[in-house]
Amino acid sequence: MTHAFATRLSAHFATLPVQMQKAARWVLEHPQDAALLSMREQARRAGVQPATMTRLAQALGFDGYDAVRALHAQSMRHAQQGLSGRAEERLPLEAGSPEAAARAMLTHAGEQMGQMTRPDLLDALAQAAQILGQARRVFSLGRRSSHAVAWHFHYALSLVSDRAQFLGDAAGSGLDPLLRAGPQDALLVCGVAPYTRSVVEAVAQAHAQRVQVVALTDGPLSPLIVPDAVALIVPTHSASFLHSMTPAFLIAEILAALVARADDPATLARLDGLDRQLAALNTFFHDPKEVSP
Amino acid sequence: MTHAFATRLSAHFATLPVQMQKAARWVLEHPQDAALLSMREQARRAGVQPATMTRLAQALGFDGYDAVRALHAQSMRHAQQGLSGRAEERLPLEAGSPEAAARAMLTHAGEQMGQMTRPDLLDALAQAAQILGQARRVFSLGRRSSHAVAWHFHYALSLVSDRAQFLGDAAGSGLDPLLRAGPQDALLVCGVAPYTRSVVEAVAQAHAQRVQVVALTDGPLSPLIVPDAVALIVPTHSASFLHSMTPAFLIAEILAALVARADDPATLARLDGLDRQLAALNTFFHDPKEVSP
DNA sequence: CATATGATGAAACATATGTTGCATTGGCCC
DNA sequence: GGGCCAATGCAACATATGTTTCATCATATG
Repeated sequence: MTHAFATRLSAHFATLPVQMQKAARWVLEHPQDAALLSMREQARRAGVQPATMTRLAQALGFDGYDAVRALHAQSMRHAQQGLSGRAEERLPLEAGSPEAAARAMLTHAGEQMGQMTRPDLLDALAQAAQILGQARRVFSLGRRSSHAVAWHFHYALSLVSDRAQFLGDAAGSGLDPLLRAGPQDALLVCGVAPYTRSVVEAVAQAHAQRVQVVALTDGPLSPLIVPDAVALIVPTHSASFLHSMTPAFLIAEILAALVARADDPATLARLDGLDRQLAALNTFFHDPKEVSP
Repeated sequence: MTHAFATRLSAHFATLPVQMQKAARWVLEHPQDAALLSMREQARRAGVQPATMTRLAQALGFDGYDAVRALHAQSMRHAQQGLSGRAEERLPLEAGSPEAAARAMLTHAGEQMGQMTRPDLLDALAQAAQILGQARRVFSLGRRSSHAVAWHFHYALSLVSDRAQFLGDAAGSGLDPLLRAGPQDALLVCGVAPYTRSVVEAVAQAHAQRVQVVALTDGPLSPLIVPDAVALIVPTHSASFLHSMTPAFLIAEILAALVARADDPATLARLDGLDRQLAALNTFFHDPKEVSP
């Protein structure tokens, strides 16, 4: 979607008059219509005068609105034939170029996503969601490359529940809350090889205290999978130098959503509305006044 | 193409006059042009009189040629969102079982990955990698749902370079390093709607100090995209209550890999070997002794 | 408060569009 | 070959389109 139009727009948007912003916003949200409909029809749907569309195009440095439409048309063409498969010819990339590498990693990630609809993973997810949903407190733990995953899960859960508690490493005492945990509590731990020792030990400790463990990890033989733990096993193989944590991240996100869903539908709906309202308000304004604190 | 056009055409084609057949054949072979171009332009390209196009449409039972074009336009819309396009409309929001919900979210994520092979994103990635690779210092910044993304990028980069510096919020002074930054430095900032005010302000500040900015965000109008910034725009639509950060996470991971690759191949190779050795050693042992500190 | 600057809406404009009427052509049957 | 009819090309038409102009309005500046 981000062709020259969006680029030029983002450079000028803040300084644009209100009506043009309105028009621009509509165009951004309806790239297909921008390609297929007449300018006047677009103006009608955007709730704007026809002249405004022309002025917008000119303000962005285009000859006229036809140029804008042509741009969207071209983009639509590319998008369609890009998806249908024979897109290789129009990207003559050198092997080893950054673009080629990026493309390879993206493709690889896409394939990994596809592999993750395994039934056992879905089962494990549902099981984990139930455990975490019923727990009195939900601890999250992850270090190094797994830190972001665990933290994100914690953050998502904390939006809808005050049962979430993150086990950081602040002043070396981050794991202390675990000492007071018991069978009513649950621990989501994320870790991949090479496993961080403190994490492995913490999980063992948790297990010893009969804390329910959900392990988001990279293989069935991971040391994080203690007896009775629910294991969420994700691929980590990557084309780059470090393991890909994206699959784990996705699973964490999904798990948080599942837990939240079961947690309190009312809270959830409210948060949903609020969030999207804020988003709608803020997305298209550069004015710092319009952002959330 | 399965529209009504082809159907009606095949029924009448044999009995059609030569000129109309010529026109019809062209339309069949250029469905995209049939949707995007004006009738007269299509007639021109097909080597046919404008009137012939109208007559063809009428001969097939359409009101006029606009109907034919509308048909192709609709088909093009569907094709684009059907293959792997904007999946927003058909999100199975509240699927019944957790398994179904999980599956829906996984599928959705997979489609999003597919969307991200857009040429402009690849370009932006390469551009961003170059900027970050040449910078004296690389700051990373992200709050709330974007925190994990920014942090993960920082962590990955810190594995291969000591130029990485994370702008946390420790004691309210996390942003201070930015005050001493300049044109030689670069900032990777991640943020999605609703944008956190302090982040927006920090980016503005960075830009004022001519720090090179790479913005990983959710739309071309994001306030994080300051002039001269490289914009990495990722989808954030999600089937769950909170925006999906997985695409952003993946891009961050890829970007880190690209930067690292350009940074120092030797260091990279060494780290790679070490990492995999450790992994091989540890993956299959539960013994805590075998894990890294 | 007066003024100037720019945004906005309405209308006018030239042009391109989709369509239709009409003349010409070309082929076919008697 | 003559007469007929569909097919084709051309031109005119009404309309819609993209653009520009101008008057009005809001707002900021002095």
